[in-house]
Amino acid sequence: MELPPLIQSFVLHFGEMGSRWGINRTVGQIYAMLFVADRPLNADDLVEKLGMSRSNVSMGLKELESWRLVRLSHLPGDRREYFSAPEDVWQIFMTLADERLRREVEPTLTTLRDAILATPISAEEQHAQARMRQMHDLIDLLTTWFADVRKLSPATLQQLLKMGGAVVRLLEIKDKVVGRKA
Amino acid sequence: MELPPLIQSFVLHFGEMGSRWGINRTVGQIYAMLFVADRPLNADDLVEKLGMSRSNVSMGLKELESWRLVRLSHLPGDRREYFSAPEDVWQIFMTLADERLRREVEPTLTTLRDAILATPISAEEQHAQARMRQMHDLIDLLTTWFADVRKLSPATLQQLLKMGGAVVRLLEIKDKVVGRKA
DNA sequence: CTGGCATTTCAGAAACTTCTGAAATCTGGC
DNA sequence: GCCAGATTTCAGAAGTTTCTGAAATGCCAG
Repeated sequence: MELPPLIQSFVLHFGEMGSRWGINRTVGQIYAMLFVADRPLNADDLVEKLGMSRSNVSMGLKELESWRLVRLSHLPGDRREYFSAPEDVWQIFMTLADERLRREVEPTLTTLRDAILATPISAEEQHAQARMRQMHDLIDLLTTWFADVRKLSPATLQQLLKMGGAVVRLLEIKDKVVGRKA
Repeated sequence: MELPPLIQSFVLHFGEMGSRWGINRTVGQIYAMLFVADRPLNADDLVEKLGMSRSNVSMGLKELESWRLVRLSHLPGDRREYFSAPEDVWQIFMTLADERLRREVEPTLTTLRDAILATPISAEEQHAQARMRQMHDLIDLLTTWFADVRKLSPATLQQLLKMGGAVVRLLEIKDKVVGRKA
């Protein structure tokens, strides 16, 4: 790997982070490289820059495609495929969140719902079911919230996030105006 | 493993999910078991319920302790340690989020900040640095927001989440009243 | 201080994942 | 339809993680 030190440390860091998640080290490195690159890269560019085998790069790119995290493009007069990360970091974040929800959260919600619908035989099962309901309700609340704010424009969302906990004051004011108890 | 089917499928599901994250399968199973159990369990209970070796349970419990996800207790006249998951699912969620931030997000922010402070030599590095700044700002916004709403009581937070994107309407109203443009 | 139970550590075995080079397949231009 | 270059697949090697039983350690009660 012959990269500018600044890029190298970023790439290596994402390799490590990737392997801490389910994603493997080389996939992390490939994405980090595409993310900082100032132009789309082809598979051979990645082989050269990251010093891994051609086939490894191929598999890594397929994995990233399955996450919908890369854009494909072509250069005129060049048959090779060129890969890049989306320009907009918000878009990357949202895609990542969507995929993780789909792969990790939704199956869990399904398992929980199935369990909640079953008829408990023992007191032990009854308690387990109550616990699963608590977990279900929490996850459901969080995902519903996310699906909802996900529709907002990045600008609006950003404004909202910047406010942080201060939105609560607005709620209090509203409740006062409407005449409910805070 | 001799568990009621309802509990068994939950435990197995969390085993699989665990291994999809960095957490390993047995750690996931142990936590799922503790979560649904109607009383604190000791290591031997877990060995029996989950059918894994004593030493494996011991390591799994240590791992969970390092995540601050288990409570320890004792029974009168029994020297063994008993483990349980906190009652409150919000608390579990917050602990999980805190630990993941500490282990995964903070090191990344540090790497990004260091890279942003360096002096870029080439145009390539300059572009990479700009990209890293975008990523940094996004992560920073999200974590700052989280740290802020994290302080709210679960009840307030719940109210806020239930509103979802509707809080934006409040913002618009406020902006109108204050006399700014929406 | 000691005996006995509880827990942790550890080294190696088993299982799993990642990585590679070589072969197979695909694809567009002639 | 064939060639050349591009990409994917694959089987096995290398590397990593997980899991275990056995031994070591810790710790309380008497």
